[in-house]
This record gives sequence, C-alpha cells and structure tokens, in this order.
Amino acid sequence: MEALAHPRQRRKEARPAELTAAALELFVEKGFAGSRLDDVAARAGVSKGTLYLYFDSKEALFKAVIQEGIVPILEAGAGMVDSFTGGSADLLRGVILEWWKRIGATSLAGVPKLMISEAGNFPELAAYYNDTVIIRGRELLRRILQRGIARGEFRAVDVETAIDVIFAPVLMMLVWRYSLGACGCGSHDPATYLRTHLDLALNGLAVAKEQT
Amino acid sequence: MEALAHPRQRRKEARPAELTAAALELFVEKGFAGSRLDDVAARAGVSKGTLYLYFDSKEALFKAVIQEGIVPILEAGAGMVDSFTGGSADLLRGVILEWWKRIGATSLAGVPKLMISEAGNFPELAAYYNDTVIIRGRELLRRILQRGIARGEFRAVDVETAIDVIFAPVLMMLVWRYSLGACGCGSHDPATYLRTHLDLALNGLAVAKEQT
Amino acid sequence: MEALAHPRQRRKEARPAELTAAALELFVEKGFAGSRLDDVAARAGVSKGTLYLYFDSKEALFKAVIQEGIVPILEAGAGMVDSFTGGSADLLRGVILEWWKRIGATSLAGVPKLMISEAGNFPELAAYYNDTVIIRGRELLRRILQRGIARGEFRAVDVETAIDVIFAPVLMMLVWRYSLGACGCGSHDPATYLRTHLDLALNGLAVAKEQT
Amino acid sequence: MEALAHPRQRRKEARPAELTAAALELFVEKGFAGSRLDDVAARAGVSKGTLYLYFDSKEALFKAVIQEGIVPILEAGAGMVDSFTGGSADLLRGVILEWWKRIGATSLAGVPKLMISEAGNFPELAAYYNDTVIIRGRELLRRILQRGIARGEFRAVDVETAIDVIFAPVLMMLVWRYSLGACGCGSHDPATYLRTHLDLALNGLAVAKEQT
DNA sequence: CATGAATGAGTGTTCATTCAT
DNA sequence: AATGAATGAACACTCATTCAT
Repeated sequence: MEALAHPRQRRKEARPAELTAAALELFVEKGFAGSRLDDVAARAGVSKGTLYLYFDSKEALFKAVIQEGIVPILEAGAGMVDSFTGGSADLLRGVILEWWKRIGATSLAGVPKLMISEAGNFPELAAYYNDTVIIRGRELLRRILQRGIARGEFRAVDVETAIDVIFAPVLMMLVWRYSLGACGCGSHDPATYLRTHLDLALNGLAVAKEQT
Repeated sequence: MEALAHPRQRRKEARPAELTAAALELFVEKGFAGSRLDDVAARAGVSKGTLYLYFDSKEALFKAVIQEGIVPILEAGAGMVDSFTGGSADLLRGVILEWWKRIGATSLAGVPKLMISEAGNFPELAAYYNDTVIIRGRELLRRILQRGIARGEFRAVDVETAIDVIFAPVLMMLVWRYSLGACGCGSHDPATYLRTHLDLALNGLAVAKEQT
Repeated sequence: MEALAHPRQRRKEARPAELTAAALELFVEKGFAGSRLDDVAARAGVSKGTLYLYFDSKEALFKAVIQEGIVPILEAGAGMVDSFTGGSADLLRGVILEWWKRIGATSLAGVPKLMISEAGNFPELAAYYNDTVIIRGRELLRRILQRGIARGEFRAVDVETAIDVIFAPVLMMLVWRYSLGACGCGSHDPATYLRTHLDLALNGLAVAKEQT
Repeated sequence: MEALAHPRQRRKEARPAELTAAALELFVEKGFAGSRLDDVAARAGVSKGTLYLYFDSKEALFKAVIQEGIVPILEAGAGMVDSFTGGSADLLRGVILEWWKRIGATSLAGVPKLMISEAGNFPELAAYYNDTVIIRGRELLRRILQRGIARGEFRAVDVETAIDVIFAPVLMMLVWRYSLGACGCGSHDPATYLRTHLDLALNGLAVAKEQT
C-alpha cells in the first residue's frame, strides 16, 4: 500500500540493498578484486557515482555485502535443537538438510566461498564473520553431537574436531560450486552428495552396527 | 666442483625453481591478483625483467607454480596404491596421511585455497588444474574405495560421491588454515583432526562392526 | 546560451576532436611509436585516463585521427568532379590545388608521411587507409584522366599508372616537408612547386601543342 | 684464396657488414622503433651482446646502416652525364633507368623510405644524408635539365623545382613499395610505371610537339 | 672475441575514487 | 539524490643496455 503510494521513497530506502545484492552476485562470480564497480553499478541499474553515496569505498561495500548476507544465515539455525525430541541422527540430518535448504539453495550460497577467498585480505571482517556465524554454527553442531553421545546414540568421538569434520563436506560442496565447479570440473548432484555424506557420517558416528 | 666452475650456469638452471618458490609464497599470501610481479621478483632476489626470461606472463608463472608443485606428488601417489597389499582401510589412511605429509605440511599447503579463490578468474588454469590434479586425485581415491568394496572391507557406498565426501574434510582443513583460520578463528591440530576424520570415515565405510 | 548552460556537455562533445587534434600534432611530430599517450593527453589538457574514455587504445586513437581528418575531405572532393563543366586540364589543376588548400596547407599535411611511416607496423590501419583514402583518391584522378582522354584533351596514356605518376610529386612534397625537409634540406615554395608540376604534367598530357 | 685460408679472420672483418645488413632488412621491414635488437642479432646469427661489440647503441647501428647504404648509392650516378653525347631526353631516361637498376631493384631499395621515416628522429643523420646523397643527386638532374634547355631540347622550365618534380614519382614508387604497398594496396609494375612517368615527363619537357 | 643472463626505466592500460553539474 | 566525466596511482610487460663468464 504505502509502497505503491510512495514508489520513489521506497526506492530510496531499498537502494543500499539493491546495491549490495548486485555486488554480492558479482563478488561471488568474479571475486572482490575481479569485480569492477562499473559493473556493480551497471547491474544495479545506477551510475558508478551513486555507489559512493551509499558506501565510502569498495571495501566498505564488501563489508556491507557480507554483513547483510550474514543476517539470514544466522536466522537459519536456531531453535530446532532445543525442541527436538527424536533420535540424534535424525536431528543432525534434519539440521544439515535445513541448512542446505536455507543457504545452499539460495543466493547466499556464494557467501562462504567469497568469505574464504577474501578472509586474508579482510581480517577484521573475517573475525566478525567468525564471531557471528562460525562460532554459532559450531555451537549448534556441538550440542547435537553432545546430545547424541549423552544419549548413547553416538560414539564418544572428539566432539570439537568432529564438528568441523562433519560440516566440511557440506561447506566444500558450496565452495566447489563457486570455484572449480564453475569451470567444467564435475560436481555432484547436491541431494546425492548430502545423502552419501550423511550416510557415511551417521554410520561413522553410530555406536553399534545394525544397518543404519 | 663443477658448480663452482659454472656458477652462472647453475644459477640459470636453478632460477625457475627459485622464482616459482617465491611466487608460490606470495600467491598464497596475497592471492594471484594481489601479488605484484615486482614483489615476486624482489622476493626471489632478482629484477622484474628476469621473471620474463623464464615465464611469458603472470598467468604462465601461476601455471608453473602449480605444475611444478603438485603434479609430481600425484604421480608419486599413484604407485603407492598399486603396490599396497594390506587392508583397504590402512591404504586409505596411508594415502591421506602421505598426502598430508607432502602437501599439507609443506609450503604447498596454500595451493588448494589459492586455486579455489582464483579458479573463477582463470578458467584456463582451472581446467588445467582439473585435468592434472583433480581428475588424477579422484582416480586415486576411486581405486581405493573400489578395492575396499571388492574385498568386502567397505560397504557398497556410492563411490563417485564418496570420493569427494571423504576428501572434503582434508581439503577443507587446508582451505580453512589459509582463510578464516589465519584470522584468529580457531583451527585444529592437524593430527587430531586427521585422526578424527579417519576414525569417522573408516567407521562409516566399515561393513561390520568389530573394532575398527 | 545553451553552451553556457551545459558547459560539461559541450566539453563532452568537443573532447574527441580536441584529443584527435592533439594526437595528430604529436603523431606528426614524433611518429606513432614515439608519441606517448601521456604527452597526447597533456597537450590536450587532460589526464591520460581521459583518453581511454573516448578511445579504446592507442591504435584506435590513430584510426580516429585519420578517419576524422581525411575522409570528409575526400567526400567533398568527389562532388567537384561531377559538376565541373570546363576543360579537363583546368579540372585537374583545380582538384590538385583544392587538395593542397585543404590538406597540404593545414595541419593534416603531416598525415601522408605519417601513414607511410607507420603502415608497416599497423597493417589493419593501412588497409583501412587504403580503403577509405587511397582507393577513393585514385578514383577521383581516374575520372579526370578518362574525361580528358574521352574529350580529346589528353593523350591516351596508361590511365591506371598515370594516376600515381601524376599524384606522386604532390604527395612527395608533403612527405619531404615532414621528413628530410624538416632537417635543413632545402625544400620548395609550394606555389612554385605545384605550378611547375602542373605545367609539366599538363604539358605532358596535352594532345597537341598550342600553348597549354 | 685467402678467404678460404682464414675463414675465421674473414668472419671477424665481415661481421659489422653482416650486422648492418641484417639491421637494414629489419629497419626497412619494421622501422627503427619497431625493430628489436634481439631480432637483428638473431637474423645475423649472433647474440645480442655481440652487437654491442661493434656498435655503441641502437642509434649508432642505425647510423652505420644508413651510411653504409649510402656509399653504393653515391657510386651509382656519376660520370654518365659528362660523357654522354646523345639527346638530353635519352640521357634523362638513361640516368633514371640506371638509378632504378642500381637502387630500386636491389636491397638498397628500402633506404629512401627508411630515411624518410626516421629523418625526424635523426636530424643529424638526415643532414648527412642530404649532404652526401640528395645534393649530389639533384646536381646530376640539374645538369641534365640545363643541358637540355641549353641545347633547345627542353622548355625553359624552373630547373630547381623541376628536378624534384621529375624525381618524385621514381622515389615515391620505392617509398610506396615499402609502406602501404606492402599492405595489400595495389602498386604498379615498375617497368610500366617508369615508362609512363618518362613518357609524361619527357613530353612535358619537350619544346615542340611532334609525337614523342 | 663472444655470450646470454640480468637489469630497470619506460609505457600502454585499468579502475577505484572524486566532484562539478 | 544522482550523474558520469575526469583523474592519477598502480601494474603488467618490453626492450635497450650492461657485464660476468
């Protein structure tokens, strides 16, 4: 309603988001250094000068892209673990598949590869990403693993390490898709890949063997 | 003796390796686009012009870095599989630990992250890397998994997918170390990480449960 | 009025001509290879980067210089031949003197020597010059000679060859002026030179002797 | 004999000439700026360093090329005029055809174009060329024209100007061959071209008309 | 005498950033 | 707010020149 009443006003407020959206696309495609601000502006349908009305520099734009991309990522994980009542294997499977649905299959999918590529050049931003995304994500998995071990469903693996070992293949699939996978190197069907990974991981975690 | 008699000559032959070594360091540190040829040359103790005596372009230098660093290792790896006579679990463990010793624990450790970061901007290089490294690496793992399944040691998993699922945590540990891990985010002790991974993976692959 | 209202705009439109004018001067002075884009830009009162707003490369700038300078003149020349009604000797004299007024006596005078010097290094440009300048220029002279022969004013000379023979002295005067003539070697007063050339050439073409 | 007895010795003395010969070819082909010393050396079958044993710089090499190319040019013209007893038209024709045989049809043919292209960059050399080649060449033609006028065979044209007017087409044919002519622009058969030129010129000079 | 590895100043080109309109 | 013309620092690459062997 109001939107339609004040389209120009709405546009003005939406601008930054439109710009970061365009920038995200390009950064994911070509990396930070490889993306020209001309192209970012063109993709957003504005002039190059306009970018500088909203962001002080290319670096500031990059930070905004990441920070904006993080919010939805964060919202994904929570709640599910506390309220879950079934088996821990199902919980782990559910959380990973949910993460996939909310990140891997959306426009945010390129963020991890982007962050990995640029972390070295933006340490401060990397720290921020670590604090707000990675630590919380690890916490989620930690609780699942600890729950499974406590309930006698999982073997007593080294939890801190297992967190990353188990998440690595999921992450790597995304990273691959936006790097070598984009260049003709074969990459897998996500569903098959996730199924195979969960099969192996849950079998690996399982305390006793009776056909997972 | 001869060396002292022909120091110029000896230098000539050693130069390419000195240059690629310097380039590897810098590429890993700052990425391909972020590395200036002036700096590469300076690090190798020569002038910028000298680089062009040995490499046609910055990209050719990059290619040489990969070629010289990774290819020989893969070739060495293939032989191991052929001659191994023990259990497939030990073979898988052995190959991965060997890979770690020769790449993960050396100055080549930064290459995977480097390739992932730059693949998008250098498709030709990515294709080359795919042909000479990835395809051969997958072949190595494929043979191990098929061997294990054929010998009744491993479950009949989806081999093509399992290859990548199993290698992803190893790869990701390196990627991590050179990206977010370098920025204060906790990363793991490699020995523990590899042990945990192999424990989970081999347990996941194992056909029957009787102490892996 | 409008000019003052949109000085930026006016500049934008005038820029390419300002740049090609500066480039023409410099190319004629120092040759193509010897002219630095920095100097071209400086002479036009802009920065080097500005050149690239209007021309894709140094070579494209060269092409624009030729295109803008010579082509319009040739187009103007064609009309003259069509509408002329007097004797062919007067037509030939008129066309050559007109060519002199519009090229030989202007800043374009250096172009023939420039093209001759650079043709070898820029085959594409040479082909372009051939198509747009030389072929059309020859056509002009061809029509005049054929007209004179058809009307019984000129002897039946080998037209195709005579075209170049007759134009050579005119061209050579310019070439000379911008090469050895510029270094203290005596060169001629253009008026005397052209008069002598036309006297000789028209006398040479004349079919019967009765005071040319 | 001696040559065969001391091939190495002969080589040593012949070196500079071999180098300038190679340089002449390249300079004519690509101009001074466009020729790389690497290529000159390669064409002469020596290393780049060797060039500097004989010539202090690229510029010095160029000067040697021109000066060496001039000696044979100078030798071409002389004597003929003094001893000639026939008609002046035949003398002019003879001298020009002789020049063509000795220069236009030899490896020296590229020198005029080269000198024209580079005169601006080597004024001192241009002056030298003027003094030793051009002035003497003009003197030759001057004497022929004056002879013809004195003997009542040629009209009383402006001799100083006519010299250049008459030689221009001959020169231009060579210049053309090494510039635009090399790039697909049509150029003429020398024999036809010279015949047409001499026909026109001698007819233009002729004092009375009775079918040349 | 001859080599060719090494140099480093120089130049075409790109692109983030600025600012007058 | 928005534009886009202009800037200039930065960098890949070239090549004449040097010099240790």
